[in-house]
Amino acid sequence: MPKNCNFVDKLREIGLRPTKQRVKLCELLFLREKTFHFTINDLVKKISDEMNEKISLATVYNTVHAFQKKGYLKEIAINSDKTYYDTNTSIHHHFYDEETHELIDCNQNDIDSINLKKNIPGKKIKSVEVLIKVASDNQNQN
Amino acid sequence: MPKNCNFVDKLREIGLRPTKQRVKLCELLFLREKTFHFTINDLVKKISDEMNEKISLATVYNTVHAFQKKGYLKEIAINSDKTYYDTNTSIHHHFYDEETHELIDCNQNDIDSINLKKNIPGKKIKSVEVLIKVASDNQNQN
DNA sequence: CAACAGTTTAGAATAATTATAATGTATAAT
DNA sequence: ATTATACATTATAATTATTCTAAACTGTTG
Ligand SMILES: [Mn+2]
Ligand SMILES: [Mn+2]
Ligand SMILES: [Zn+2]
Ligand SMILES: [Zn+2]
Repeated sequence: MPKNCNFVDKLREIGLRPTKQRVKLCELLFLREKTFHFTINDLVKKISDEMNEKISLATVYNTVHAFQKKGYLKEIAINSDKTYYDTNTSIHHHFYDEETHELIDCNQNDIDSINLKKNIPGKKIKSVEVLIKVASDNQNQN
Repeated sequence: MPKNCNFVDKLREIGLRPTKQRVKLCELLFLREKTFHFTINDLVKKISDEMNEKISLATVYNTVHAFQKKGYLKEIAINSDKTYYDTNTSIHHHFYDEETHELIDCNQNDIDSINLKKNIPGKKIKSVEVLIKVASDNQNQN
């Protein structure tokens, strides 16, 4: 979702009614310099803290799912406790800080291209993504 | 956990009492040629289907967690719906079949070594793992 | 054989997510 | 503009995976 765009028009364009909840969420999610990685809870918290809004939990779920379906959010699997979402919907890699539980993008060009020597017969590769877990030196790996 | 080992002795050795539930689970998990990737539910199902046993769900969770803590099982993050476990506890890569939801190991030597050009200041790299999503050609990527 | 700590278990509790169904709103049709 | 309709929001209930609890049970030690 382009940062410099009219969310009302953009939403209509992609077939979603521009409700005030959706526009608010667009502003929160897409009006950013950098990629935003978040959980539903992060989002609900930001809505009440940063903006002074109240959007019901169900709507936050609905909207995130709608944006994901339209290709403007991507689900990132880090662990099974919570679902992480990413405003960077391209195939890319991540650093995951085991201490702060923070995700940081690592783009294709931050890694030498990955060359697979193995493949699965009859199957096509849909994505190749790297997860780099990091922590302070004095940290036992999970 | 070595395939050719006395699980009773082995369990005692690592500080876990060799209960019949734990020994049964060892047989189910570690008496295998190949790496085993599973969810708790897979395991519960196999216990009642393949073996004719009944181990309570709480015990399955307890035991899997105990084995994980001792370093004989590893948690694999694929999606946030279910937790996957792996009898291959080394740092390694995976193919994930989006259709069958099956995990297949891809060892270090199936991939050219990964060279990171980016790093996080003050943080140490704990692991670098690749997830390769695959599907039949006629499949829309998730 | 005690005695004790560790273990299993059914069931309750929790937490994330999804479903439901009533109310509200954007938009299309009149 | 008014009305009709499909789409959205919402509170709340339901579901699902997982963890907790506390009582009964079992392996180990002396
Ligand atoms: Mn977990
Ligand atoms: Mn999911
Ligand atoms: Zn990202
Ligand atoms: Zn594996």
